[in-house]
Amino acid sequence: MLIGDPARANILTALMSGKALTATELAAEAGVSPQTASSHLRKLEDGGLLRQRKQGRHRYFALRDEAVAQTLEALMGLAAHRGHLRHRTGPRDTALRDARVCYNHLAGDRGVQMFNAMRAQGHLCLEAGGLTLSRAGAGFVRDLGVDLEALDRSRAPMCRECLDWSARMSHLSGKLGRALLAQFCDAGWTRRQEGSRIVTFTPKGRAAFDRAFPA
Amino acid sequence: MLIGDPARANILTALMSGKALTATELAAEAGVSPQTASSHLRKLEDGGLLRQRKQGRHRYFALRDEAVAQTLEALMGLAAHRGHLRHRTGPRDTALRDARVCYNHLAGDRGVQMFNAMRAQGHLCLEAGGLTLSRAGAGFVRDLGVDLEALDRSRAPMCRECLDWSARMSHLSGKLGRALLAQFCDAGWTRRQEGSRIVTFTPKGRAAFDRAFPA
DNA sequence: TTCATAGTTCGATGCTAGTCGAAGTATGTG
DNA sequence: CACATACTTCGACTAGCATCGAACTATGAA
Repeated sequence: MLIGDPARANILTALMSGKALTATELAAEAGVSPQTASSHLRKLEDGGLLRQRKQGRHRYFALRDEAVAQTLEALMGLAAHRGHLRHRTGPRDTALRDARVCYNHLAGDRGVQMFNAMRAQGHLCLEAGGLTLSRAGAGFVRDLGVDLEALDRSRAPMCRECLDWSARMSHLSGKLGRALLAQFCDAGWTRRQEGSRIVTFTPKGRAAFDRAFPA
Repeated sequence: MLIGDPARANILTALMSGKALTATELAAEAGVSPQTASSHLRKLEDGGLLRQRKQGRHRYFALRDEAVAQTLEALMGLAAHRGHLRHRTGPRDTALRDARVCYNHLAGDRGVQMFNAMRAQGHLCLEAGGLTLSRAGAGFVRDLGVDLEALDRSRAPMCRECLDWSARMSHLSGKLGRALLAQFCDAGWTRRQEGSRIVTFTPKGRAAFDRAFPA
């Protein structure tokens, strides 16, 4: 079966953290060459254990669902040898990991925080194949100062899910993600560091952000 | 890993009935020669999946414990869900889905029905990381004829959640799950089919079961 | 004792499948 | 544009392992 091979076992173990990892990272993790890992990853995906997400030139792999994770957990329990510690992924620079610009929207831990809060509060809804702004969500972003009518004029997608490469969770992109970051800057919540992608929060901005998007 | 090989998978599947089988029987079940089976059985025992009991010139093999059975059940669930398991259609399959023995407790739709009813009636409580029998539940199972004091004497866990591969929901295992199935048989509610995992209900048993565990 | 059955170990064989080098595609960067 | 990076496919090599025949041990029956 699929789980038997040591390389695949390593890959699955690495993914037990719940994070999505790239093919190259998984190859290093499993101790095999990229092309070998590629072959394993395809088999695991065909076997229904993984799901894959393409983003730019990266391919992020994650366990397909909770049932797979649970079953693997049980298997790990049986196998006496426990998985070794995962090395930390993402940039060493903690500031970059905290908040940065991704194209032109907010990414990093703060981006993920915003995304999760908006989902939890019902402002963003994940419907069949697409992320949409709810009626309540429209009022919410208007209150934050976003000119929603201006956004409606362009045809570009309003909300998009973007996989965060440091947090390995989703954050918000699309027109709305872009407009929100612009609004944060206009309102003095955040400041861009020159010549870098780092976004720093002012003390007031940080407090206001946490109020609007409770973790 | 050990479970991967088809011959070994057949052996383990055969042992899911909870019965102990001899090496020769398992060879026939797996469709391999006795010497091949012997080699597999040794590996499975070394791997901690089986336990062996010598009796006369026979060697009886069984799954080592309930944890192994549960994990295998979960694995079969994944495989079945992804369609990688031989799909047997016909009455045998539906009977197996309805009620079967999982190691030594009741699984299938009826197992799930029992589990849900006991949760709904407050007989089973899901507390921090563990399933427990409530005070009311203790009275309930005593009324059904279970000798709870005898069960208390052993150290094995009383209640365990076991993921059902056909229903994809939980059913009850552990000492209590085992004792309940035994009680159903003693009371004439159910009957085991020889050489299979199917559990059939007598008409009276079915009615009594539905009264005790309303869907 | 002899015969039969249950199960094992040993050794040879053959095939599966994991592995990586080389080359190809796709995407981002300067 | 050229160049770098991420990842894939193709093909050949090879290690590992499942398989079974033959021979061995152990228990039981006559």
